[in-house]
Amino acid sequence: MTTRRGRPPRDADVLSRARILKEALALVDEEGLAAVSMRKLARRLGVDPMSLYNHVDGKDALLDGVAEVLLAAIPAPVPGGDLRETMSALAHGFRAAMLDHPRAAPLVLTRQLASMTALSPVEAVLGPLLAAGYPPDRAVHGLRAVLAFLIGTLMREVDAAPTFSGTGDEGRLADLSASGLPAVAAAAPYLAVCDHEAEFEFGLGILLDALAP
Amino acid sequence: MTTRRGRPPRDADVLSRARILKEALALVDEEGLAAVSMRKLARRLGVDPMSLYNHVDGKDALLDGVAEVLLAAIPAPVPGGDLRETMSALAHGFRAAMLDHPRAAPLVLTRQLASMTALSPVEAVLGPLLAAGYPPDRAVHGLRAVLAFLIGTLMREVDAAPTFSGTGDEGRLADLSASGLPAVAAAAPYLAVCDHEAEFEFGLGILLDALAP
DNA sequence: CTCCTTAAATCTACGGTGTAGGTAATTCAG
DNA sequence: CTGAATTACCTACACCGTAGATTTAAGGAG
Repeated sequence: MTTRRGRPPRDADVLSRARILKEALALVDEEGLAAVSMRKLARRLGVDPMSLYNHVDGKDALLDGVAEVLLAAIPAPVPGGDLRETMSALAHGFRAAMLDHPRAAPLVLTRQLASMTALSPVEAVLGPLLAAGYPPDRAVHGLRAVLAFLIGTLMREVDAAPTFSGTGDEGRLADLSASGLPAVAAAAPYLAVCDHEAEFEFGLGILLDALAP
Repeated sequence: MTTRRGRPPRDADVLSRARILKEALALVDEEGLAAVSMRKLARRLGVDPMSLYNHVDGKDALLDGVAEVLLAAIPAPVPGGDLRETMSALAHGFRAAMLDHPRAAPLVLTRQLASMTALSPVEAVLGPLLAAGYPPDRAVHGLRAVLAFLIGTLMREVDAAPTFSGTGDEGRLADLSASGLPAVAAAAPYLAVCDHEAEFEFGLGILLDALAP
């Protein structure tokens, strides 16, 4: 174990991992995930594309980094609260963080992250569950069930069509009636409109009722 | 409204939408989603890349098509069964279909599909729910809650690390103990191992208990 | 039959991508 | 000073999705 040798990073350096991740998130917010490229990101930073590789391991690792930035925005719940409140607060915090950056959210929802930032919310849920007397295996099951619901809900919420205009609906509805899907046709008005907020509360309520009554 | 004119597709044509989608699914199964390219797919079919565009609208539409192929593999439930059995059978059928093609499953789980193939399972769930007296809005809420759980669970299940070998675990565990995440450390054995089957049944059970007791 | 419309398959070419490999400048530990 | 380390830049390569034009062949309309 020797001391570090050679040139350390200096303050005058143009780039830093943090600056790159921040600009990448802005790029995703503005133009969407598909529009992200190392070259475009470098252009925005006024820098040669290859310079990014001094701070980031490649495009995939860059996007992992952006995902972690999003995760880090989830507020830690107050430590003393009761079980249900804690889980509910975390779920709402998670949702709010994703909805703040809907176009980047798939990065979090799609990848399984192993970093410490990802583990911190896990700790915040697991702690109260264990303290409430849950056996560890049940606690993990419950945590994963809620997380699965959150991920699934947010995936729909996040890349939903911007607005479901009424135009053309009648034609589609006529198609439905004629297509041998009577239940779909009957519920079509409710299928067409998505009250994300209400559906989030509905599903979360079911799960929390079962886990933390 | 005149009769169709000109050359119709002939049997001797090398390509067909179905053949393309089948080969694309095989390619995804073998090499993963990231490895799919129009050129490689064409090579496998012994055909010029641009020929694919006569049968498919572009790469994105191609992947939509593959997703529909996956969806179409979900068996329709028996029409007479009771509500809980119907929903459970559909959930299990959905899961089985995804696990048959784990590398392609994200295509279904990530995109929101508007095709008829996607609507058919919806009908199969919505019908019994409405018949059981659910008001349409509650029925849609319940359907979406279950679907969200399925999607979230399968996303984790499908791109989980192949096997969580014991090697190196001790080092990571030591890291955890020292990192101020006591609950994570305590539950680490259960976090490390994923009994997907059991967790699927656990979460699905909670939701079905609430919706179809 | 001939003509005309249409679809399948091919070819070329363009602008974009991620990143390997190499170079010059700078800063420090020894 | 010497040498390792780090940043930023540049060039170059292989690959990508697909627009556009061209050739070939199959019917139906006349």
